[in-house]
Amino acid sequence: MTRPLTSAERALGELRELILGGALLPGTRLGEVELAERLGVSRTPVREALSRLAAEGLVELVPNRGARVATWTVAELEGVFDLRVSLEPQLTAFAVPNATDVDLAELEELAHRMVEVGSPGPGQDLDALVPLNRAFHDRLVTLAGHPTLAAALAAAIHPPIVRRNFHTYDAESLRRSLAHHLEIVAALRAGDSGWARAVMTAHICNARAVMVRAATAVTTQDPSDEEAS
Amino acid sequence: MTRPLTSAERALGELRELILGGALLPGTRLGEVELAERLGVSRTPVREALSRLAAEGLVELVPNRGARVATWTVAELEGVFDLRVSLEPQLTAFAVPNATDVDLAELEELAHRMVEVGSPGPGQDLDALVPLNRAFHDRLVTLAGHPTLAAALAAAIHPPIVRRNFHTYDAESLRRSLAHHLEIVAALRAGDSGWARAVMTAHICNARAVMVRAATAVTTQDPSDEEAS
DNA sequence: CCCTCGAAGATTGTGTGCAAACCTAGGGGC
DNA sequence: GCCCCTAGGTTTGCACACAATCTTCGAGGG
Repeated sequence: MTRPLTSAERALGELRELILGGALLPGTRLGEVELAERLGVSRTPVREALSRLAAEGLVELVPNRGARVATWTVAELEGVFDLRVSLEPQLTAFAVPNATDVDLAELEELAHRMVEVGSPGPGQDLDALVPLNRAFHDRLVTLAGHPTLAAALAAAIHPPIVRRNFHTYDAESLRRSLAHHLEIVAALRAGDSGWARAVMTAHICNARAVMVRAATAVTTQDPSDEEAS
Repeated sequence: MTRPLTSAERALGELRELILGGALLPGTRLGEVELAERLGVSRTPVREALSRLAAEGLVELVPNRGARVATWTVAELEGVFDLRVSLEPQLTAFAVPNATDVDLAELEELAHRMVEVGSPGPGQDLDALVPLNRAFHDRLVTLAGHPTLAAALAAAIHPPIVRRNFHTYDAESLRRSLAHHLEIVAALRAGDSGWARAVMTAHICNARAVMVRAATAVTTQDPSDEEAS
């Protein structure tokens, strides 16, 4: 029973998808008329959408000079991981008492499928990991039943999510990451919130090491212009 | 050398001040034309300001039904304190290695003045505590040098900040709170991040106990209409 | 007496026009 | 040759007007 969305909401959703989906790279200029034509609406709802995306941190908005897709430095990326280390283990701990058998089975299913498509060999599909990983973490966050913490986490994670593919993982780190998911399920099953918290902390630190390494490599090797047509 | 602000920015700032200052109580309806006249601009910049305030969590925005000053339930208030417990002790720990003698002296000065104006007696002035307390915590957050964590904290704290007065503190809790500030300075001076983190955690838990008690008292005793002229 | 339906008023959503600010290219001065 | 300044085009900021939606209030039927 979904009420028909307003134009501004559609523009907001579409733009968010374009940015998060990688169709619009960081630094890309976002002209109002161009977006308006692309989305089939006037400039007004586009402006509203850009305002909101700016508040979300997905675009940078400079008065009289327009909008660009947000960029971030390596320091900011590390900052986001500090934040995740502060929040996600806590959320995981909150999830422990709430996990039903059904939840555990589905989380385990997700973790197993990630191992299947993530293990080296002919069936490896790193792109298929992204939605599975997202589903796993979302499920965990939902299970925590803590909207405020979840919102704070989502707000901070959104911007750099563009980079969230698994091609930057080396074999060792990837194996660790996949094992963490299974271990988190085990900790949930055991009802051990301390264990769950610890594994999640390790999981994020592992990801941080991978991402920071990849980011520094990119920014030091490839100082190319950040423009897209 | 401040570039002249746009109308939307002025509207944003003024509205934020009105809400945070308590001139507009939670639940107050925010008509676009009314605000436009009050601020001397047209509806367009007002709409943009409302959009941003909604993203900040200060106003609630329902399509086709307008904006109201954000309200929050006791559960949400507790959620905010969970978030503070996750972030502020960490920020305090980050501040430890960065604190210079000057910083320590100024923090101690603030803490002492809070004890002076906060102690029972003829000189007690609970309203004077608010800016001092804010200065103390801001100083600490700045010292941590971690914009991402600070932004996450600020975003979550903003909404319920309206309630941040010290009249709801009982004598015992107030004394604890003031002592915590001094103890945090001591921990910083000792360079003991674990100590600093622990005291900050206690500080926030103490505040949570006070606020939650006050909020439940209000909502259970006084189910009055949430309207303001 | 209560519920449902409908119309008038009020409020928000969106398109459009104009003024101001910004970016770029070209010419003149040092 | 380099820098500054100016003129043109482009883009954003804001106001206003109209369309769509919601709210309110009253009349009619059960």
